Amino acid sequence: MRRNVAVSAIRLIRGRRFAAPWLHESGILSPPFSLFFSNFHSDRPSSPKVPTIDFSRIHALDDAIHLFHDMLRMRPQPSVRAYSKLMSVTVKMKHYSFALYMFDEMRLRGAPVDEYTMTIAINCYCLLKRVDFGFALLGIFFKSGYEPNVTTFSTLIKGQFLDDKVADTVKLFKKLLDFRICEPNDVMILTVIDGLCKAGQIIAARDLLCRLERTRWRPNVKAFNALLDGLCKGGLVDDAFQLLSKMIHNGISPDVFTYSSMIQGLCNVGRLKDVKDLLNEMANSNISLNVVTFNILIDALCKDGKVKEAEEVLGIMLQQNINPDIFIYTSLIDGYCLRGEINKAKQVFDSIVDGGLKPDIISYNSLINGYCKEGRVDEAWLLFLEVPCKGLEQNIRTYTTMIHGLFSKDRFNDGWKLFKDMEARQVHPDLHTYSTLLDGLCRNGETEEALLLLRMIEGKGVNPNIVTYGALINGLCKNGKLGVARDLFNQLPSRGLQPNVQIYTMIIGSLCEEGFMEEAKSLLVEMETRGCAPDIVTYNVIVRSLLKKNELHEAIPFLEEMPQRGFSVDPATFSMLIDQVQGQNEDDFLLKLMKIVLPKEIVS
DNA sequence: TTAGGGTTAG
Repeated sequence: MRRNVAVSAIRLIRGRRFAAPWLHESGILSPPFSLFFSNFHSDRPSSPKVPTIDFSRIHALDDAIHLFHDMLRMRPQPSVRAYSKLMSVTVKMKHYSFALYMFDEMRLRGAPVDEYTMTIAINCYCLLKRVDFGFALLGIFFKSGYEPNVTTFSTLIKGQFLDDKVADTVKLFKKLLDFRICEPNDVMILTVIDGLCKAGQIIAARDLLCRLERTRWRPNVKAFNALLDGLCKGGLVDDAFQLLSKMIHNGISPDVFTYSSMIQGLCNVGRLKDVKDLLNEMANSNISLNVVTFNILIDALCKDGKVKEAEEVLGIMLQQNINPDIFIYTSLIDGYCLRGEINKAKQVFDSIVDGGLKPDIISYNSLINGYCKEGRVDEAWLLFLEVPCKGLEQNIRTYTTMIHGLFSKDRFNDGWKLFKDMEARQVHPDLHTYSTLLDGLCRNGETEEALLLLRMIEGKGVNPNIVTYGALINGLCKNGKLGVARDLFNQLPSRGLQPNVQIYTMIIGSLCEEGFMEEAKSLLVEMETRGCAPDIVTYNVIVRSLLKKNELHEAIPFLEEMPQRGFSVDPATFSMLIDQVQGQNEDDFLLKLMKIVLPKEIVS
């Protein structure tokens, strides 16, 4: 019964989603045996000898296909180990459905299979996100007289996590323990802890790890690292610190992975002082930084606009004979782009090849984004066109960045043409793409179309986020549709979203411009009570909106409040102020204004 | 011979 399930599962997969081009036998065109076999020509043909197969010569799917068909024709048959090895080499090349095809053929032709080949097959189903077929294969296990072992179950657990079946996985793990079906080992424990963390169940992972600590299956450093990484990624850095002391207290020495996760977590929340302490701790424990740790530091500095310091860290890394990888180059490119130093970014991009590496699609995307941000859209476009010439494929981010760049220069037709091209190439738009398109429509004054697009996005089951709504609210305000913008703004809580400071600022600015001062003031209070403090932009926008209407006196209370909040008047607001003040004849008023706007030392 | 942590982008 179970066998039938498994066989039909395989047929189903073969017949449907993974229709394979290798289903023909290798014929006269296949390479000679000697390509893969090192001692095929035996001295004594009368006593057939199983040749040694050189798996290191398999570099592509074609090699595996030819070798497999050669192996099937061999007499005597190669060992089950040889077949397992070929399957696992194929899996490493990520050709899961071919590995499954081999397994299927082996069984049909009576080639040997054992628990290893079956576990590899299960792994393939798991990696193809068909853990259900993996479970179905357990039937073949029992039918063949084999018992699934701890590796088989670990594989299935990983498969369930990949398939988002978190609750089922917890049940399975508990069952394995309760019924003593197998002893969990380090890999299984790590798989469960890591899977729970990646599924966002960090507290459950921590509870499990604590419970396991009191058993004979004590988690090792890797399991602790997985949990610690989960805590850091979830922003729970202080809990991670507690866990770190606990593991040290329990005699588990942290390693470079432990510290890398901690440093990443601290960088994410801007606790650079603690990063320094940890780096000292690493030095004291004789734990060297690796290329990833360096990248975390370099990336954090670049994101903070401190590219010079990032270059210094790079220098230390080079002194330690660690070569930069593509991640480090990309961090530096982003860092320079963020500062608007696009030519420096291009220099870093060009130096990737000098480092013996090739730019990947992410480094292209970063540079394309940099050129677009600087308004140098034509240069971005040339890079965009270069991508396929380098054997790479433009992905959703490449397209969205480029479309955004074109829209920002009001090249709406080109942007839409590119969007159509993207769809034709089966690159599927995501929320960022939709937000970009919405923003583009609004910039072009097509707010009706933007609202239609929003409905279409919602209809597709994609949940617009606050950025999407922000683009639309901004567009509506700028196109004089404050009423519609406010309706949308008021609907945000019912859609599970809280307006951010930018959205409040847009609405408040528009209310000021339209003369709804009381409403603007009450929204200003509201945002503060909701824990969304107005910022320097909010105040500048309010002042400018009032100045646009020549309401200088209305603006004064806001101008007076700005220094108290540590905000200054930005250049655009300042020049508007100067224009308005020229018409005033009241000396006292002017002095008052100067006291607000200019630094104290200049006024005195 | 099977299963195993961390880093990149609007």
